[in-house]
Amino acid sequence: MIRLLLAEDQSMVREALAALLSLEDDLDVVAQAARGDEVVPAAREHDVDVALLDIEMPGLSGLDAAAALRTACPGVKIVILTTFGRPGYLRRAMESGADAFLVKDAPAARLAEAVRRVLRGERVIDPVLAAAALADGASPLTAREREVLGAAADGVTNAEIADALHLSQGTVRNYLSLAIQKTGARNRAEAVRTARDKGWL
Amino acid sequence: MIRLLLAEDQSMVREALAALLSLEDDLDVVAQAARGDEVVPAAREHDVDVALLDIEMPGLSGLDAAAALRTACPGVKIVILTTFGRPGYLRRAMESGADAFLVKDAPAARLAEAVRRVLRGERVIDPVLAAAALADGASPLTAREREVLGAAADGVTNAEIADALHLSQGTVRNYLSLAIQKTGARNRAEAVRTARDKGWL
DNA sequence: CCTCCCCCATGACAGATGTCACGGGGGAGT
DNA sequence: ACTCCCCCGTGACATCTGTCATGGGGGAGG
Repeated sequence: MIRLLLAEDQSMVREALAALLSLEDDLDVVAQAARGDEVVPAAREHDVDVALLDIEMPGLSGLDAAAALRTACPGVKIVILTTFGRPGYLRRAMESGADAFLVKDAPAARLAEAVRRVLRGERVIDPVLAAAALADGASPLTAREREVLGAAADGVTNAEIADALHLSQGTVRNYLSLAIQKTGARNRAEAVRTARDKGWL
Repeated sequence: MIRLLLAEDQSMVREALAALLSLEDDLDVVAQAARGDEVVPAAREHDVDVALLDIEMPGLSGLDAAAALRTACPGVKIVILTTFGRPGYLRRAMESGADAFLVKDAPAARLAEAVRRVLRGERVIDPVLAAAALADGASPLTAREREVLGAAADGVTNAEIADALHLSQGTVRNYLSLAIQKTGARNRAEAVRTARDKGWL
């Protein structure tokens, strides 16, 4: 019997996935978590074989939870389950030591299949996403550029960014200009969007 | 036996919810839809009693699908199921003729309970959300203002909005200026954000 | 040592954005 | 008929944003 940990913040979705997985004869959901920081304690307590982690969770993101779990419980296999198939998410998931990466758009049968495959030592990754992740390459943004771009979301003004990061407004504009060029965007808003999509933030 | 239609774009979530609902003895998921525009045809074909509709769907939003279903099949009860508990969503759901409004954060048991209650003629609404919806009041935006503001997301330029809506750039700026004032924002980006939060888009 | 890159800043400039005043046209309600 | 309100447009203006040139300081590596 395969022992599963299921981490997902929306309880309706979490319980629904638990119901789905329980239909499989060889799977058993022995622990659930609604927050990222509950993952490691729950895994320790219930001695799980595989952890299914959503990315968007309060407390700690699924990616950070994966990294923490990898060091705390090296034997536990990790399956990342996410709404957004962003190449950067995939890259960071692999860097965090995940064994599988699934998007919620995929048919439900893939889930149980992925659990069994990671236990056989395989890695499960959507080939289309893998190609996109490799094609995008690593982030071209420097640390400061990323910081400034990240602070530029949702109509925050230059003066506010400058104030928050203790920079002059001119410097903020320079960094934003560079970030816009590197992302191939025409605005700060577009730059934020594509940087997020590629996982550069 | 209660016959259900389940509309949700993420197939893993959709199938998981179907598995969850099938655990109930008196419920039967007889139809599924992955797009908003599949809802009415599916409801017609399978003679359903209750439709569970996600809001964020391609093709047609769950709210628009609810309105279409209300006129096409007046006897079908409608349950809106959504990730975001925005007051404006609730208001528009009620205006579209929904019988219940649930957020995915709620425990899974609420779902089956809501289905049975709407069939008894009851309405199912989170009281906290209802209060927030009433407190916010109706949208102060006119139709055009809403349209222009909606097109202004993610760094779209004035010229592009004007082109898409067949307006002059000056008119676009005027509408955006009004929308910014009415939302209490300082930018188009902030205006889009708060309008979305309040469900005015 | 020299070179490269990153960090931070300033100044100048073009273009985009936000605000205001003003006007014409049309529908709805009184 | 009169009054609102919405629609759409123009012109003018101040401010914000994005780009470019330029330069000083500092760490890493050949």
